[in-house]
Amino acid sequence: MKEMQTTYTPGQFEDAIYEKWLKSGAFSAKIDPDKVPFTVMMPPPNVTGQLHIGHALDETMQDIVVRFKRMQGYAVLWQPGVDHASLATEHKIVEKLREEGTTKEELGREEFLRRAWAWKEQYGGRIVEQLKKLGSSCDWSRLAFTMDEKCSRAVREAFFRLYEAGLIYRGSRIINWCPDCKTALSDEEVSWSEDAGHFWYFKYPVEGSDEFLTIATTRPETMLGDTAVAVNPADKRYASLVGKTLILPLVGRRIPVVADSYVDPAFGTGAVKITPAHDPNDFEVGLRHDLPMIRILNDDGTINKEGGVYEGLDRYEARRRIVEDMEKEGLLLKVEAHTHNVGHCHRCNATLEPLVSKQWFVSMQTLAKPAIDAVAKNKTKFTPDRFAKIYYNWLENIRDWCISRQLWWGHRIPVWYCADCGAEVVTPKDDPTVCPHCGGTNLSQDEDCLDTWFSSALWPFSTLGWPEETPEYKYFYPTDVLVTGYDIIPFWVMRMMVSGLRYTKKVPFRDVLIHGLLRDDQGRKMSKSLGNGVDPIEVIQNYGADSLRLALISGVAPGNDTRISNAKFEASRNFLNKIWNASRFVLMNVKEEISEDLSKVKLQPADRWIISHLMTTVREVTLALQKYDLGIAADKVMSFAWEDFCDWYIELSKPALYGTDDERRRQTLSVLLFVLRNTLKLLHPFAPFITEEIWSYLPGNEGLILTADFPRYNSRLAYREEAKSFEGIIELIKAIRAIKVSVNCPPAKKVHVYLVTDPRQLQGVKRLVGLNKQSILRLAGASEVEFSESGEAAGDKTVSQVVSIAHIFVPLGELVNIEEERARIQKELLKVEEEIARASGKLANQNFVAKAPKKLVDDERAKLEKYMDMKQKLAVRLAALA
RNA sequence: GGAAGUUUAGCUCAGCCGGGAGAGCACCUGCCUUACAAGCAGGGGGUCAUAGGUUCGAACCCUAUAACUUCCACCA
Repeated sequence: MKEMQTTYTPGQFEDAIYEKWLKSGAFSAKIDPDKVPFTVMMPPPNVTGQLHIGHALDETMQDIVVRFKRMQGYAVLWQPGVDHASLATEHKIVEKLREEGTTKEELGREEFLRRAWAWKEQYGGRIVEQLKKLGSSCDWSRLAFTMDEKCSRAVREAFFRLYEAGLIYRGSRIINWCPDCKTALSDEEVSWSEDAGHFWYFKYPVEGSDEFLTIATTRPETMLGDTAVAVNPADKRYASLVGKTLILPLVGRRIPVVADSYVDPAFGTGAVKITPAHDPNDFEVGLRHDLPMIRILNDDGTINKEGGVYEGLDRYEARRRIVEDMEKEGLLLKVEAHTHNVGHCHRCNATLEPLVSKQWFVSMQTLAKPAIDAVAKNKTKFTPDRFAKIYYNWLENIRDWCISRQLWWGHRIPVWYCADCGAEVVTPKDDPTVCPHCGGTNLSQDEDCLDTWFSSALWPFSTLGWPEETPEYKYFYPTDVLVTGYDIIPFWVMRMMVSGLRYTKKVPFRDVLIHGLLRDDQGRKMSKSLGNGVDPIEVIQNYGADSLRLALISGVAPGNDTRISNAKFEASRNFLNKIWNASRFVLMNVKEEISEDLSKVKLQPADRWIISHLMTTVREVTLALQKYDLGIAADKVMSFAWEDFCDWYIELSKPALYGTDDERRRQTLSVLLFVLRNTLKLLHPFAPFITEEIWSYLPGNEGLILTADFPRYNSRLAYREEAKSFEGIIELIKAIRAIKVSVNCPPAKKVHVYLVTDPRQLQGVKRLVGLNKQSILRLAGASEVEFSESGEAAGDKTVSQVVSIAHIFVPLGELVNIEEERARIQKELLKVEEEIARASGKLANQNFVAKAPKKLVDDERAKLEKYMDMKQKLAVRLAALA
C-alpha cells in the first residue's frame, strides 16, 4: 500500500487527479433514457478574460451541485463555454492597436477581425485552464463559444423571428453613447456615479426686450443644440414669457419659451434649456412641442459643424470656451459647485453622452410578460426567493433594449439594405443576394454588431443545437439550475427567461441559484484600482483548490455578500489537513483485509453512536444540497467529520485498535473504514481533490469517488436509542476532564473515579460503562472507574459533579481546597435551581400545558425531574462538605 | 422618489417549520497524549439595533423607528 505523507500537500496531487478525471470520461454527458437528466449551463466567462474570485465562487457552487447529482446517478450535463464579450474584447484590441500607433479604421474590418480571432486563439485557452484548476467537472468535449457556428446560427434565427414579429425595429432614439468606445450602449451597461461638477447660470436674452431668462446647466456645451427653453405652466414668474422668443447666445438661434409640466419650478431657476438631441427628458419635451433636434457631437465626442466656431473642439474644451465666451458677453450670472449623477461606460469608464442616434431595438414589454408569469407561477424559482422581487422590478419597468453596437467583434446585424429600393432584408439562414422587393442585387449588410447579451440570452438552448431539434436539445432542455450573481439578473437571467419562453415556449431553467458578491476583509468591493483583488490561482497555489472552495461557501447564507481573507483559507486548509490525517490514521491501522459489511460486525455502543450520527449527517446534507443550502451542507459535513469522527470516534476506537482482542480490533476497523468512506463521499462535492486522492489509498476500491454513489440514509443504521444512551458516556468523560482542569490537575496524572448511581439505573449504567471502560479511562485520563454506594468511599479531598447517568466523585488529595469546592458546588446548585425555576414555571402555565405540543410538555417534565434529582444530589454533597 | 437587504460574542458570520443563543477567528488556562501543534483538552464573552404587537411561547411572524448597504429612477 502507498504511504500517505504526514501533512496535506494539495499541490502534489491536484493536477494529477484532474487528469485522472478527464481520462475517466466521467465529465462527458451521455444521453441515457434510463436516467434522469440534470443540466447546468455554465455562465460563459469572457474568452480573453482571467479567472477572478467571483468566477471561483460561481464555478464552485455549480460544481458542488453537479458532483452531488452525478453521484446520485443523474445523467449530468454541465455545459461549459466562453463568451466573445464584444465590447470588452474589442476595447482591449483597440488599446493594443493604439499602442502600436494604429487604429481599427486604418486596419479595416477584415484585418481587424483577423487580429481579433488571433487574439481569441491566443488567450481563449487561458480561462479554460484556470477553470480546471478549480476542479470544475464540466463536459469539456462540448466547450462552446458564443460566436461558434451553432451559436451564430441561433442568433440569426432568433433575430429573424423577432424581426418578423415586429419586435425588433430600427429607430432614432436617445441612447447612451461612449465617445471612447464609439458605440451605443444599453441602459443596463451604464454605471452611474456621483461626480463633482458645476452649475452654470446663463442669461438668455428675450427677443425684442432688455429682459433675460436665466437657466442653469451642468453641461454648457449642449447649449449649441438648444431649441427651446421650458418653464412649468403653473409657474407665475415666467407666465408672461411663455410663447415669446429668446435669442440663443453665441449661436444666435431664435428659440421659443414653452410650457411643460416636466419642469420642476423649485429646482435651479425653474427654467430649463431644452436640448432634444442630447438629453432623454429634453427629447421627450422636444417631441411634445415639435422642436427641432440638433445633434452637436461627433462620435468621438468632439463638436460637429452645428457648433459653428466651436467645431472640432473636444466636448470639455468646448465647455471651457463657451463658459469663457458667455462670461465675456456678460451672460454668465454665476457658477455653483454641484454634484450630480453621471453615467459612465461600464467597460472603459468614460463619461457617456446621451445622444440621438439611429439604432436597432427590441420591444421588451410584450416579451416581458411571459417571463414575469413564469416566475409568478413558479415554473422558475429563485433561490433565495427574494430575488424574484428584483426580477419583477426589472421586468415591470423594462424599456426597449438597444441591441446595436458600433463594433466589429461580434455577431454582425443580419440585415441587408437594398440600394435600389431602400428595403430592409432579413433572412433566417443564408445571406440574401437579391432584393425580394425589387430584384436588385445591390445589397449591403448593416455595419454594426449585436450586443453580446443578445447571444448570451440564447445560451441555454443555442449550445444544445436550437433551432434544430437535436437529441441533446430534446433530452437536456430545459436546464435544471442556473447559478449566477445577483448583479447579472438584469443583463442575463431576465433576458434568458424572455428568450427561452419566446423561442422554445419553455422556461430555460427551473431554478435560479443566486449568490452574492465577494468583498475584501474590510467589506470593500474588489477592484483593480484598489488592488485588493484576491487571485484565485494564487490561493490555489498557497492553500489548494479545495481550501479555496470550502472557504468560499462555508458559513455563507445564499445570496449574501461575503468577505474573504487568508484567515478563511487557512481555516479550510486546517480542516482538510485534519481529514488527511484522520484518513492516514485509519489506513495505517489497516494491515490486512477488512470487511466493511456492518451486518457481520458486533457493533459496540460507540460504533452505533458514530453510525447514527453519520446517518443523521447524510440525511441533513442531502436535504440541504437539494435545497441549494450549500453553506449549511458544508458545515454539517465538516462538523461531523471533525468533531464526531475525529475528536470522538477515532479516540474512542484506540483502545480497541491497540488492545489484545483481535476480533474487536478488526471490527472497529470495519466501522472506521465504513465511516471514513462515507464521510469522504459526503465531502466530495465540496472538496473533490483531496477526497479523490484519499480514496485512491482506500483498500478494495474500484473506480473513482467521482462516480461513487452518494451515501443514502438507512433507517436500519439510525440507532437512535443507542446513540442517545451513549451520549451519557460522552457527558461523563467531559465532566471528568472538567473536574481535573478545575483543580489544575496535570493532564498526565491519572485519577480514580467513583460513580454513584441511582439503584433503578444501576444495571444499565454499569453495563454501558463496562463496555466503554477502556475508552473512558483513556479519554478522561483516569486510572480506574468504579461504582460505589456513596461518595464517602472517595474520601474528603474530593471533587464531584452530577451528570445524567451518575454522581461522579474524584479524590484529588492535596489539589482539593474544600472552600473552593464548596463554592463551586454552590454555583452549580444555583444553576440547577434556575433551571428548575424555568421548567416549573413553564409547567405551571396552564396555557402551555394545554396548547403546546405534547412532546414538548413531556420533555419539559422529564427535564424538571432530572434537575430535581441533580439538586438533591448537590445538596447532599454540600452538606457533607460542611 | 421606488425597491431589496443588513443590524446576533471583540472580529467575520450561521441560525431550517416560532419551542432552552451557535461556528470560525481572536482571547484566557493547561498540554508536543504513538493521525494531525495546520493539533488536543478546558474556559470566559451576547438586553439577538430600538419600541410596540400577535402567541402558552419570538432572534425568527406583524407594525413603527433608527443606522448602514445595494439596485433602479433621477437632479436640467
